[in-house]
Amino acid sequence: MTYDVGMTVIETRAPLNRERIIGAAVKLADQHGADELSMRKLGAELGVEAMSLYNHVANKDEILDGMIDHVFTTIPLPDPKEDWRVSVRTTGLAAMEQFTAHPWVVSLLMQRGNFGNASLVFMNQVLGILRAAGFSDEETHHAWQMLASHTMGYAFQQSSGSWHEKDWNGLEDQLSRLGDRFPHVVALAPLLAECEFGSEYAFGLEIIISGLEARLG
Amino acid sequence: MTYDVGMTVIETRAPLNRERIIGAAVKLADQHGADELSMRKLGAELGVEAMSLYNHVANKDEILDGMIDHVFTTIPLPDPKEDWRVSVRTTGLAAMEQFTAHPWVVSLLMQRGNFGNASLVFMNQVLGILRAAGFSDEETHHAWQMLASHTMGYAFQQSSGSWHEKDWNGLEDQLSRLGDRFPHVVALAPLLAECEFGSEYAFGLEIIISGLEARLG
DNA sequence: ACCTGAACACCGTTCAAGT
DNA sequence: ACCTGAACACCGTTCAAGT
Repeated sequence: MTYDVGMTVIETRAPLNRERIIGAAVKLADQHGADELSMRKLGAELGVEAMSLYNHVANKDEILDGMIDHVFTTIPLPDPKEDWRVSVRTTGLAAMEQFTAHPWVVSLLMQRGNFGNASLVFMNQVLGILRAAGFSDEETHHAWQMLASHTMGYAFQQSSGSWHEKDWNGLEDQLSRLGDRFPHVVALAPLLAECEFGSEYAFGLEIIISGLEARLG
Repeated sequence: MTYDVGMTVIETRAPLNRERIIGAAVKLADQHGADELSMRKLGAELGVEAMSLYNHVANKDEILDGMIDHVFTTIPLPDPKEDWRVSVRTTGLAAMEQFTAHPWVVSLLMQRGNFGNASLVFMNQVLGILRAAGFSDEETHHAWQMLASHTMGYAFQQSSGSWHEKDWNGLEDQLSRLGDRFPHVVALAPLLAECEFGSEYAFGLEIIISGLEARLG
């Protein structure tokens, strides 16, 4: 923050700490992608040399884990008093929303796993709701695995796809050149390019919820 | 190969080319993971300096794309004469098998996208089968998106999970310490740790196939 | 207690030089 | 035509030195 005191401007850097470092890392990743995140750039963002970060954080991996935890903290937990179908639907959509807002979190999860505190809190809550709904432990396991896969899968496709990116144009050229070899891909390319991943995800979520429901009871 | 000619051993290196480079890269990634793959190590594997690789390949990205293509080439294409449910099931399982055998391909797909020749051939074949089964273009799009998400999601979880890894022990300690905070996670941890991703995947695949079938006709 | 500069062992990639 | 060594601009991380 800066205070304007008379004619001089006194620059008062907030003291460096773990929280500020991870916040800045999230901001940088949101802006430029996780690949662009380096200790040197992160230091520069915080007005400090890269080496100073090591006073507050063991290494880069701790920062990455902190970023994952930060995102999971922002996903609202499902309400156990709701019907399980509502809880699962609401929570799935909320999770997808965060994965969309922070696309880098998907690849980070793959690199690092997701056993931070916030993701365990989240997982525990969802598992509790499924068990309370009457699913056996095996069924709960199946349901979790399937819901997680569907969610991660869509998030994955959303962040990996270049169907809806700039290089789509180059791809379109490529496809029309190879139209006779890939007629079905060419026919569906517009749908793939313009698709709303959010509603696509919701569509699949309903199929899964129905399928799980049928196996319950 | 080495020929033993009398008292001297003549070492005849096969000439370097794109195919040999990508083959060696796949081998290295299978053994040590994609993170360990560097131009210098790949060169060493081929008995050559890293810089030689650039005579046969534009850059590292071309190698990575080639590795993805290599894996997709090994997935058997579904037979259009089969019932679509059989085709989808068989192909999904075959794809999962390859993603399991080459876990690095999932993160590579996320980094690089998957619009190589082999993956377009694969995608085109699956889309054709869905359309021939009577799905509209919109429904085919939904179905593809959902099947791809489910498959990538399971592959993702399989390669990201440390539930079934060595560090599971450390996690178990952590969980039992925090057992009162995460009772549902602790209760299901054994199931998560010992689960067979293959059969988990198959379980979800059946739910999806049934769900799609219900929306057909 | 916190920050820094120099250094180390790695990257991908370029380029002039070798054969 | 293919391979090489030296070099460049980057990494994450260590460590002794500064305040």
